[in-house]
Amino acid sequence: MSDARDTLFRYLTLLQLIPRSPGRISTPVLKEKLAERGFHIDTRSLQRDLGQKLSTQFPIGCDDSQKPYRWYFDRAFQCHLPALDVPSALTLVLAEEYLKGLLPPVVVGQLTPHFNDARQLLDGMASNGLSKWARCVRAIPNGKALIPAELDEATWQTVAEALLEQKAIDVMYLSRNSETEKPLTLHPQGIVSRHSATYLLAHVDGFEDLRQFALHRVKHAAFSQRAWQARDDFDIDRYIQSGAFGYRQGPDNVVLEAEIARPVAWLLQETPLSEQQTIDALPDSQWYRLTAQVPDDQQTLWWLMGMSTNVKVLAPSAWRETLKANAAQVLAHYQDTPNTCDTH
Amino acid sequence: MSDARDTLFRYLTLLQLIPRSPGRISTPVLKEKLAERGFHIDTRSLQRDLGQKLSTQFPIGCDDSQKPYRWYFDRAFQCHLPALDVPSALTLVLAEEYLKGLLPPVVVGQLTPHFNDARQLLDGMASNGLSKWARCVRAIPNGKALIPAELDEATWQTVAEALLEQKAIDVMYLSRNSETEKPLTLHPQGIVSRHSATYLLAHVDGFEDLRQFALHRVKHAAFSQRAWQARDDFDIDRYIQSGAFGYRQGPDNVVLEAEIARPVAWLLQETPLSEQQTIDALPDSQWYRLTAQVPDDQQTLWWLMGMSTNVKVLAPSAWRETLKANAAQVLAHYQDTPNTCDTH
DNA sequence: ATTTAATGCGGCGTTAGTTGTCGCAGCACT
DNA sequence: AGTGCTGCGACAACTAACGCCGCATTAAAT
Repeated sequence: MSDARDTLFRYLTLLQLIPRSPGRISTPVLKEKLAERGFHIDTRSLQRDLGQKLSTQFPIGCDDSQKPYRWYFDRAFQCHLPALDVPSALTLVLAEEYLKGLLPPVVVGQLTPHFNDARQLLDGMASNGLSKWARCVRAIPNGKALIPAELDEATWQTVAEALLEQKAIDVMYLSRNSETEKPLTLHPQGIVSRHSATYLLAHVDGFEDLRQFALHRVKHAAFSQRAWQARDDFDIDRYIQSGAFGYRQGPDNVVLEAEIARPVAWLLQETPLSEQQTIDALPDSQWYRLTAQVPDDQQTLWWLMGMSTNVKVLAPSAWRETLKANAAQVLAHYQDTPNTCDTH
Repeated sequence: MSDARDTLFRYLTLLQLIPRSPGRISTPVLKEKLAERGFHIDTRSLQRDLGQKLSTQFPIGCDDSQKPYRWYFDRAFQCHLPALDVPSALTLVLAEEYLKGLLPPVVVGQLTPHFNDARQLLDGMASNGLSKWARCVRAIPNGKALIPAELDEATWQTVAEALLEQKAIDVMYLSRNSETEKPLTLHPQGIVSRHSATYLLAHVDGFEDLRQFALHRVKHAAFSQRAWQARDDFDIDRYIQSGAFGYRQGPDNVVLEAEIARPVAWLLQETPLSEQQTIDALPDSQWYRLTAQVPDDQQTLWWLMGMSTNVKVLAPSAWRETLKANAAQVLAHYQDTPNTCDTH
């Protein structure tokens, strides 16, 4: 890439260097970055490129309130280089529907231009007038969709950058217990997005232990002066499996054996519980016998609970007992008169 | 866009017209499409653009086995015009983790270049050598992740295009009951992606009733000669809510009243069940009183079941009864000796 | 207040690249 | 063999890009 002397390519590089609207970049910085990439051009040329060529053809703005002008892309603009094809666009639309229930609005918002691009493509396809695609595509999430916790756009940007560029941050944090915001200096080690809430794993400056910080309770994040402190021993998977998010998990898989009703059998035949899974019809009934290797985790147990009467767990016995005890306790809750305990 | 005579812009348009690798486009077609967009150039120029300019700077291939050469983009290439920023890249990584458990691999595969682009950006950031971002970002899905049903890439492409461009398709369909593949002509009306499986809503040629077709049981989809038949009365939301996917739903919201344990209270304070929700502490206990307007659907009921002993539903009474009956039935399943019915 | 350095911008001549045209060659089809 | 399509090399005319210069404006420094 030393002397890639091609105007087209230089323009492309230039366009890639201009950030989307909250961001800005000044002309001298652009010149420098271009030089880094092998484009040694006169400042005047760069000015002409920006002011006359690019800004007429692209939604590029210029902040000329201060003298080294600052350039930025329109917030909504997105351009994919091999243009999106129809199946990809449809996938993006589906993805958006799913993600809206899973990630905080601000985080999904980061991808809005992409989704808009997809929608635009689909809109433009409607040869016969009104576009109907929006009325024929739906994503149904798996579980109950809780409303994702709101978080601040600036916070997300700062935290994301801090984590990946290994910087410490100063935040105002509203802890769960107290009502007051406390200033903290954090050393980010990881981010966990657990269905509808997003957590930062970090340790507080001066302390050793790792803690979770709900991002929506973080106010005013900013890069800190303090140097970022690593934790070499940190393993995010181990951390999660240790039960930090209520998902404790045994180290090994277990063999689940159960009798399942026909609708469940059909479901699992199409979308199996695991790679190792067998389903056999039981004689003289609408029931099936399921054997599957599954992880020993909370998720699976919850799924079994949700299946309620459609699944009878035989093994592992621990789960069987848990389900039984749960059912007994739930029943007890709802039982007004303790004596009306019905069995089969 | 009539006489947008700018080389740069023409190149850009050209690049957008070249499809990703499974697709191809021939030189004369390109010339025509360029003309449509206001670029009236000589064939020779186009040939030069492709063969000398673009293909040296971009991963563009040329299939010269037949005479009108056919051009295509490298499968893996992706270029976002305002380049991805760090927060967006992180969002993409999170999105990928979620979507892998929700959409069939082939569908997610449509977006692979995007995700790769994001990963590449993050990889390139690691100033201090090895990139660690992969070890510090996780998405924990809400429910149990079943293994998404596999489906054929060509099938997805055909079905997606047929749906959106309103074409009928000929398929070989392996129905759930029979073991044999049957040829069908379908008129696609919608696509529903329900957690791990994806369904096409269509009516069979010659019939009036709408049916669901699991995409992973569709083999050999191809555009049909037959003209596509619309169904004006089709409303996908109404269709889903009518219970077609096991998610029957009452037309109105209901008011859920329940007593919830403290962890649930915390969870719901951060990621509410609905916009209208109040949580009040109950005196003399670790319990809280929840009131929320929620949809009257299966999802919510399942969620309540999963909460098991941590939630005691007070209203609506129908749910209360359902939960109670369920618990009783589950308990009955697990009860070896009917007499050991324990209550509080 | 004056100086100084940095930035933007118009203009100009040189240079380099782009474009259409022509002719030729290979290929498929008739 | 003929015809039409496509790709490619070459050439000349044209156009655009580039660096340089000078000047105006602005902000910081003296």
